[in-house]
Amino acid sequence: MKKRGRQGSVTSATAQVACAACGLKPFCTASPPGSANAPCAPRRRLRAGEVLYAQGEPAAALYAVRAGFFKSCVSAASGEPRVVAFHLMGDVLGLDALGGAMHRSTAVALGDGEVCRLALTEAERLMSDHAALAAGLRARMGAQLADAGERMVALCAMPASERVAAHLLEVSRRWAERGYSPSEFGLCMSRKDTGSYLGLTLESVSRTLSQFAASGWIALAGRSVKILDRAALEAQVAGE
Amino acid sequence: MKKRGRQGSVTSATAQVACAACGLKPFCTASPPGSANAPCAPRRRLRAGEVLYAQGEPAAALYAVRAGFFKSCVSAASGEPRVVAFHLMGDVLGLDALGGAMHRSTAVALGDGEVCRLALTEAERLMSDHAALAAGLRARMGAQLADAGERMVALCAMPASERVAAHLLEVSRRWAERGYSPSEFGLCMSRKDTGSYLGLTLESVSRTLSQFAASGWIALAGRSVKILDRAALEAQVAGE
DNA sequence: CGCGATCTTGAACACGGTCAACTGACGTGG
DNA sequence: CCACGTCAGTTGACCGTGTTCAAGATCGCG
Repeated sequence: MKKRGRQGSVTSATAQVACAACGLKPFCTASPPGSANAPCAPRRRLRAGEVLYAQGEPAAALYAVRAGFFKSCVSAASGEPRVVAFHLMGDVLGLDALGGAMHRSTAVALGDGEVCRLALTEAERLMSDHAALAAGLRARMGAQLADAGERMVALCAMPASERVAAHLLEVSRRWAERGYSPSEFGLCMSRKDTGSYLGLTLESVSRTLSQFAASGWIALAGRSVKILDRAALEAQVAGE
Repeated sequence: MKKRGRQGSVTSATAQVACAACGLKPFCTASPPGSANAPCAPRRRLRAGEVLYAQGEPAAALYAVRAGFFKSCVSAASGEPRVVAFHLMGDVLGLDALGGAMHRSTAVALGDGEVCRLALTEAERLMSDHAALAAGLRARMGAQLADAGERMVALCAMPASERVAAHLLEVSRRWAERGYSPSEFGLCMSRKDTGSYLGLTLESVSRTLSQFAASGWIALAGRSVKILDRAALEAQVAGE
């Protein structure tokens, strides 16, 4: 569970860019009011499969992904846990706990990864001092809220092929935002997780991906994907 | 489109309790720093079907529902608009626009209604003065974020009967929270809207409701529902 | 009274889930 | 070193659920 061969090229060597686009950067630089160049707060390394926080746990901090790939799950009463989001470096985890006292989802590392931790007490203190920080976090939450709404639409009432195509393009976009190739990247997640996220079974995901490959839209080798015909995927999302 | 007969009994005579449980109340009472009992900011009455704000419009305010019933829709590229949320009085609309400059959903009145308006500039000003207001709004957004995640799970991968049962119980709970009967209430929305919200066709919704009625779980007359066997519905949600 | 919107009900079909067999990669232990 | 178990992924056949298409029912309103 330590070597990941082909996929390694994508998830390694990522640490140095993380801070530039990090969601918690404003907090980080404002943190010690005197020394502006102090590094980010305590970091934590996680092995593949390790949980960062679990649903129901008291919430004590926000986390920014420095390296690696994470998923957020919620387990409904009586039922398999479902994946509700994936997180790449720069993303902020734990926002859904801001209101209540507990985490309402479980965050798990999909590969070896590292996060920066910002204690909630510290976050609250900083925000009451610097209104701009509070506004920034609100903006991030608002965007996440809007995204969630749009994802509901996208995922709940689209045929399997459109969901998978949409997911491929979303992952592509998010890698591109971070400076990686938009056409050749690693999915970093199992077919099972993908299915859970998209509301499909792993068989349907596998079948659909194979079919895309057979049509020449993509080339796939395990979890690494190469987009050959982006226009076809976009047409698929729009419903042919 | 002005009279709604049977349903009127539920949606009328609601104004007087709205302020007590209103999501914007803290802003409202903090608004004029001197006169604490000043009423809520400008109000706006809407007729059934009227849009409060539309997707893509520049966002200028938050709104609290004073009376009536609203829906939030997002229209995906090339596709019917989909309902992503329903709002009863006390709920806050427009939070998804806090980050960006535009509304990312469309809010429509399902019956005649009234909202209180809080300009974003005013909201920002109040929050930078009163950190507690900012924290309160963050809490509300965090909760909404967590709810969205859980709803994704609930709605995307449950059979039709479970979705409809869950929806009935949710509407019941929300009426009850506001002091109305949890067992006899109005749905206030068309079958089409319900289906859009649940990711089903209106036929499936209608069929499922009829089946619940035939089983004796509920009695239904158009859009008004009487819950006869709550335990059966709850069992349905849990998957029998 | 008849028109339109909303809702109900029925029948046939297709999509995706379930079950099952098979493959290949990886790690362990005989 | 190879046999073995495990785990992720692929592929096939069957079947149930919900969609689609279509007809009819009900209600409000001109």
